[in-house]
Order: sequence, then structure tokens, then C-alpha cells
Amino acid sequence: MKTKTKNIPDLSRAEYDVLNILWRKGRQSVREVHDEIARVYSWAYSTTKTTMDRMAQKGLLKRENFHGVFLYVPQVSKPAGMAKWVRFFADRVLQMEMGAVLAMFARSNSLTPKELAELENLLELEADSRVKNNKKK
Amino acid sequence: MKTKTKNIPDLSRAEYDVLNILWRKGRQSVREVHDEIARVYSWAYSTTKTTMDRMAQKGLLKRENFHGVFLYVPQVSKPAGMAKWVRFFADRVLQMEMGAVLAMFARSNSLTPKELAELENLLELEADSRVKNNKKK
DNA sequence: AATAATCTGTTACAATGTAACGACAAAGCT
DNA sequence: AGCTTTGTCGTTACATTGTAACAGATTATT
Repeated sequence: MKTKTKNIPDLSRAEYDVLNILWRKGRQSVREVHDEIARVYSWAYSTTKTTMDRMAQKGLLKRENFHGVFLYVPQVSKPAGMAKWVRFFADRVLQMEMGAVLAMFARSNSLTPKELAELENLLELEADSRVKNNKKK
Repeated sequence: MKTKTKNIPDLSRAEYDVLNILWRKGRQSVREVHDEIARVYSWAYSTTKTTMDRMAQKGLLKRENFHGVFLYVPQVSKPAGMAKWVRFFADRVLQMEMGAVLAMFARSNSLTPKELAELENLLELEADSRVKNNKKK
């Protein structure tokens, strides 16, 4: 298996955005990611670089040398990367049942059925481990 | 008007969570917020305190002395606080039309109709200012 | 070959996440 | 009325993240 699907650290907004590009495009150089991300954030090139390097250090990305330049490859799957954000949003922003939120993903075209299944799976697991903590009052 | 609805800085996850409690409960002491937030984050009391103090410094909360203890009151409205999160999530996680996302809020019970209207308003404004940037390609 | 444009590694500083610690005040004991 | 416990406050601290400049190495251009 290439990308991890569990036990990934929380992703910051910036990290999520970088991954989001990489999930769509596959391996990319800092320059390529930067040119795309700069349409949303007005980052300096070096900011994109630092962010991606730190992500590589943490194992979120793998850096491979391709004829002199480095290409970065995501090391976490899209559903895994999304899971925490989805839960946070469902719980604290929407305050909806997770089921209803997952139903939306089913209708949006952001995930393949396979990815959706993985996401459901991940969210279920975490839900379980939260039950007892929330039980008391 | 008491709470601000525009020009608020981006809220971090932690800040959003603190506000979320305050929106529901009204003014609360650090202790009260902490006891509730500690069910989700395993924070030390002092962490909750520091976070809330910094928020007060930034004007996100107002601190008022009530017979010795300090109570903290939110200074941003709920829709205003939610707006950036909603947009981020709709754009980059769900990758859905904002309309569809707003429809979900309409069905969830997390917002009053009035708040929903305010949220729509805020999201529209920002959408406008983004059109030109995204236009190219 | 000289110059320009990139890319990489290094360094830096501010904001945020996370928390301990000592001072002080309120509450409870003796 | 003292003394101890407990909780709040202000202060300080350190790691991570956001944001970026800069200098040297490498590649492309003229």
C-alpha cells in the first residue's frame, strides 16, 4: 500500500490545501503547487516551499529527486486526510448527523465511491472511540 | 450592535471551538468553558485560559470582571465566525456549490433563520470578491 | 563565457498550541 | 482568628505553524 489511511496527524488548513492539489495532480514540484495555490493564498514561493518541506519531514509527503528537481508525492490518502476536517465540520459547524453529511459527499463529485467508503469507514471508527467519553453527562 | 459581523480575523480551530461554546452559553468563565471543551480536547486548564486571554486581546472576546472572576463574552456573531469555515469546507473539502451547502444549514438546526440569512449574506459578499481572481483559467 | 532565472538549503520572526509555576484570594478547618 | 486547601490570575516558556528573505548551486539563455 502506498498512502497511509490511519494514524495521520491533524492537518492544518495549509497542509490540507497542499495535499488537495497533490491528490488531484499526483506528484508535483514546489513550483507547480505554488502556482496553483497562489491563486487562493497570496503566498511567496518560499512559503509554499517551506510548507511542503515540513510536510515531507513529517511524512505527509514523499520527496523524490527527479533529474535535479524534487517532486512531492502525497503519503496520505484523500479520505484519510479529509476525515478530521469532515468530523470537525459536521460536529461543530453544521451540528448535523454524520450520516447526513456523508450523504452530501455521495452527491458531490469530490469522491469516488471507493473513497467514500473509506471515508465512512474512518469516521465510524473514530465515532466509536468517542462514545464513552461523551457518555458522561 | 454588540457583536461584529465583518472584518474579523480568521479563526483557528481552537478559537472557533471556544466561540462555539460561548455562542451557546453566553458569557462564561474560563473554568466553565474549560470543563466543556476538555471533553473534546484534552487540554490543561491553563491552555484554555491562555487561548481565551489571547482571544480577548484580539477583540474576539470581551472580558468582564464579575465579582472577582472574569467572564468572557463573544464579540463576533455566530454567522460571521462560521463564514470562513463554511467557505473553506464547501470549496476545498466538499467541492460543492455554496448553495447546496447552505441548503444543508437550512435543514440542520444549528442556525436560526435570521442567522442563516446573515451567513448567506456574508458568503455572497466574499464570493463576489473572488470571481475575478478565479476567472483566469 | 557571462548573465539571467530557478531551485535548494538555511535562517528568521510572528502567531498559535500547549502548559507549568508562583502569587494571591476565597473557602473550609481547627 | 490562624492555617491549609483549592481555584483563579498573571507571567513565562517552549514547540509547531504561517510566512518569508537570502545566498549558494544549477540550469537555461544570449
